[in-house]
Formats: sequence, C-alpha cells, structure tokens
Amino acid sequence: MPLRAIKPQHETRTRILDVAEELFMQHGFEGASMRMLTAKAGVNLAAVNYHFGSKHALIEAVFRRRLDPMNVARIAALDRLEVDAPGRVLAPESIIRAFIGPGLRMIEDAKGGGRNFIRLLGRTYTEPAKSIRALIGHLYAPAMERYKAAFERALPQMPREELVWRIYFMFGTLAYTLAATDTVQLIAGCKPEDRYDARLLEERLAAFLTAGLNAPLKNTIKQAA
Amino acid sequence: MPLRAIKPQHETRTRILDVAEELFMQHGFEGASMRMLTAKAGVNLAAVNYHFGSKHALIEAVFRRRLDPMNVARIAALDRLEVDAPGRVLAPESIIRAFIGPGLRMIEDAKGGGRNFIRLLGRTYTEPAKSIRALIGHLYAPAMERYKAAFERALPQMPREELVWRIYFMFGTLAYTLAATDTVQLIAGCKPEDRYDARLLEERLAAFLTAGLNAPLKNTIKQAA
DNA sequence: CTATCTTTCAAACGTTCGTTTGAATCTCGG
DNA sequence: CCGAGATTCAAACGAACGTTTGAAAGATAG
Repeated sequence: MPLRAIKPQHETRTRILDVAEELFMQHGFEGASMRMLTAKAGVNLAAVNYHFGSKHALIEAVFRRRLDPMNVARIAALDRLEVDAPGRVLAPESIIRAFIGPGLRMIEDAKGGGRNFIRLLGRTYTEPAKSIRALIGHLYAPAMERYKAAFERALPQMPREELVWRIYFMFGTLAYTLAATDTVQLIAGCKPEDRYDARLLEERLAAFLTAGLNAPLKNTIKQAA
Repeated sequence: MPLRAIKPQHETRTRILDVAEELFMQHGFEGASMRMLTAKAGVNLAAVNYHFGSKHALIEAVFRRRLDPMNVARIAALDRLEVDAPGRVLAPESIIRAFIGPGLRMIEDAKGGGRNFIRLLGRTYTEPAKSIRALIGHLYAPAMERYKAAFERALPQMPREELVWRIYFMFGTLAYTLAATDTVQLIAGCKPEDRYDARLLEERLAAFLTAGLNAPLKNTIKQAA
C-alpha cells in the first residue's frame, strides 16, 4: 500500500486563492462573483466567508500572498547591488533591472498562477475602488521608498520633481506592459505568447526605461524645477 | 420680457452622458449603477434605457462622443506635420507630440468634463470586460495605423518588432499617466493639482518618451529581431 | 467510543442590479 | 385647439449579488 496522500493543511483556502487570482484577472473584482468562484474551485459557496470573512478580505489575501514576497525580493535585489558596490554610485539601469526583475520572473510562472497575478496586479493600479488602491499603495510603500531613495542617490544632478515624474512614468510603463492583454495586438500583429519571453521583455523594457530616465533635461523642465 | 431660454435639443441625453462620464471614472462601469447615475443627473431611472437602449450602449456613447473627435485631431496633427515637411523624414519627437497633444489638451478642460473622460479612458485600456476593450480597440484602430506607419517611416533603421514594442511602451506610459489617481502621490508627496499643468506634463512626457523610443539597440535585442 | 472542535453543506436572507411596463405629461405642426 | 408623437414618470419585474444560518459531516485528542 502506497503512502497515503496527505491532504494539504489548507487545501480549500489555497484552491480559493488560486481561482480568485484567475477570475479576478479575467473579470475584475466586481465581475467575478462568489458563485462563479466557488463553483470553479469546487468548494461550497459559504467557504469564502468561512475562511476569509468576506469578499474584500479575500481580495486582500490574494494580493498579500504574492505581493509581500515580490517586494521582499525587490528590496533584496537592491541590497545586493549596494553590498556588491559599497560606497559607489549605482548605475540607474541596474536599479531599474533590480525593480522589474522580480515581476517579470513571475510572468514565467504560468502553471503556478504567477502570470495571472502579475496581470491582475498591473490592472489594479487603475482600479476604481479606493479601498483596493489604498491596499496596493500600502503594500507597495516600503519597496517604493527604498527605490526612490536609490534613484535619488544614483541621479544627484536631476531635479527632485523631475525625477519623481520619471519614476512615475517608469512605473506606469511596467504596470501597463504587465496588465495589457489585447492592446499590443492592436498595434501590431503580435502573437500573445511572444510577450511571455520574460528575458527578452526584460531587455526591451530595461533599454526603454533607462533611456527615458536619463533623457536630457530641456530648458522648460529646468525652469519649472 | 427676455428671450426665452431655449431648451437644448437633447438636454436629458447630454446630462446623462456628462454624469456617466464622471461616475464611470469614479466607480467603474459596474460600480456605477443606473440609479446612482440617473439620480445625480436629475432624470428618471428609465431615461437611460429610453434614450440609449441599455447600459452598455450608454458606455459606448460616452466613448464615441469624445474619442472620435480626439482621434480626428490626432490624425489631423499628423497630416499637418507631413504637409509642412513634404518628402522629408519626420522627427520622432514631433510625431510623439502630435499624438499626446490632443489627449493632454483635454485634461485642461476640467469644467467641460474632458478631464473626467481622459482619466476614464486611461483606465479603460485595462478594463476586464472584453466587450469594452474591443470597443476601444475598434475606435482607436484608424489613428493607431496612421501613427504606426509614421513611426516606421521616421525610424527606418529600427527592427520592426522592436519598434512595435516601443510604441506599446509609449502607449502604456501615456495611458497610465492619464489614468492614475493616487499613485504619483505614493511616489512623492505630489499635490494632485500639479499634474494638471498640461503644458509642463507634455514637456515631461515628450522628453521621456522620445528618449525611450530612441534608446540604443543592444546586441541582445538585435539578435532577437 | 465519546466529546470537542473544525469544516462543509444546502437553503435561505435581504438588497441591489438592469430592464420593462403602461399610464401621464409635454411638444408642436396642422 | 386638437391630436399624434416624443418624453417622463412611478412602479414593478426577475435575476444575481454577498452574506448568514443551523444542521450534517469530518477530524482529533482523551
């Protein structure tokens, strides 16, 4: 007799989280109903409220499960850069790569649901519901502070206000690239699976963002700062 | 006796469109209910179905009212560039400015609701509902084709695939910048009204996007193309 | 086995949704 | 002034929503 299959400690919880990740990505938070979700997960309708308390708490749990480790990885990548080059000024490009790396690597995790989550995350920056934006902002804040400080140290000559905008632009490009679904096909006849070559996408993004961040400062901008 | 106030031909229609624009922006398409909407517009609940047919048809009307003229303006701006410099190769930066100009100018129209619409539009690129994304894609297609061709002519040395991606990144940056609400405040303590200086924002965006579009082609990218 | 705690289940709760209805009201050319 | 068409109105429709309930089933320690 083979070893008995051990039932995972919180199988129902995990199944709900996995399906929620997928359905929230496909239909949005309001568009994915509890009945849809529990049916697809093969659990009872009441299971979500039993295990998580409410739909909103489930949404929060979906984000926490992936976002916390991802931001830890981002901060760790930055720490590694600074340890390897103590005292020296970091190249903006390496900071950019440290930031976008963890997100892009999650795209390659198609089976584990990482790809679903990344697309969900990218879409959520423009989510209408304030409570959800507030949650994301809160979860992101620590990593954001670290990276903002790193960019300020790497680009001491750039006016602070201009730098904030360029960080903002970079953030937007990344979010949109991860979230978008059909728009790239609208522009070109690009096959959807192309965008999941994470290494190639990282090269393209890094080149674009680095150039944008280092764009020459025009007079109009200098005057405003 | 003064001239009688002439009742606009479709006052109810217009009032519904204006309020819909605002509430869809604030709460999303599913989050803004017909009761909310009609109450704020001061019209009867049945008025939307009478004048537009359904909620989805109202959404479509909201987009058509603004997007059609905006894309006409975009194509006209590109035409003007090509007429002014017949036969010559256009500078990528001027193409970029022609594209982002009409959108940014609408931001300044706070009273007329243009600002509401622009923020709504930026958010809609990542809208979960397929029917809405399809609508946007359809309304955008003509302008998109024109600009893609213009960029190809302006940058003949760039591999087509890389160019498509860079157009895509630019599109994302613009969409995100217009859509975003609080995220910039997450990065810096930036007051929200700052971002509505459209002229300054245009300079910042143009500098960032132009640099990104013209980023040097690395070996890895060249190999892939 | 029993007792206790956890988890699952079918059913129902009250609310809100988009839409429809048919009568009332307004508009305006003949 | 009248009557046909356009518009507004209060009321109701069935469906779907998130959540709650109390009993049934499962797991676990003594």
